Amino acid sequence: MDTIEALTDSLKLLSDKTRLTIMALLKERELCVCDIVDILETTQPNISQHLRKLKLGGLVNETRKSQWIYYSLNVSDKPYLQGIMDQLPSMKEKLANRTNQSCN
Amino acid sequence: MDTIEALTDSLKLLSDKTRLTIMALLKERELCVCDIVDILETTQPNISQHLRKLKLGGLVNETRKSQWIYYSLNVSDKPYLQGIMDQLPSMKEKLANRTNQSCN
DNA sequence: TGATTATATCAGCATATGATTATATAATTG
DNA sequence: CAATTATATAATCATATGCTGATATAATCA
Repeated sequence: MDTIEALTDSLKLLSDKTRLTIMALLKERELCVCDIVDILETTQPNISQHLRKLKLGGLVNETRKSQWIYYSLNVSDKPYLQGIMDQLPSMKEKLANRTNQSCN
Repeated sequence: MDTIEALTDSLKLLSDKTRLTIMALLKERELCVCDIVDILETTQPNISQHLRKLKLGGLVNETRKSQWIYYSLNVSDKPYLQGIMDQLPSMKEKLANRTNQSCN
């Protein structure tokens, strides 16, 4: 696949509000699926499917820790995305103001 | 509009193969619509509509020069896109190997 | 082992998006 | 002014995409 097509594939992954917000959240720290569901106030299948796309696109890693699956950023080998990652706003507040801390 | 939504809007514009190729072409030099139609071998309305989106998104400028409308990059004020713009492959060959030079 | 919790997958739906054909507008030129 | 060339817009269609509800899988724990 040529460079431009590969680039559009990466950019497609980032050009969705939910996925880009997930990337912003993971910039703070690794999170499990239920963390993200809780913070973004959407359904679990929705987040699961977005995470699958990000994983297939090589933008995130997953690690199982007993019953939880933690996702983390995997962008260090994509320097051309650095500018975008840097532009993402801080999600510290979102991570702090959790209502449902059931998931940890 | 919040930062993330603004960012996704920019990224949506770049996450289409035709539009990203147009951006790569314009990185070489400004071009008129018929240049781009000729190089990308698609229809004129198709290119026109992509250019309109890029213009509305503030990624390109247009200038009329008598009957031709020239488009040029307008990304210097978006440093977070620099990494992507740098990643675009050279289009020098595409610009040189024009079959139909009717449009100039 | 049965219940619970965390996550993934599937099917369906509604909307968004890119491409095409047809048509309109605008500038140029004979 | 009529014909031509360059570009834009509109209508339509097919496909892609995101979200939801239902269900499956996997791990934990009583």
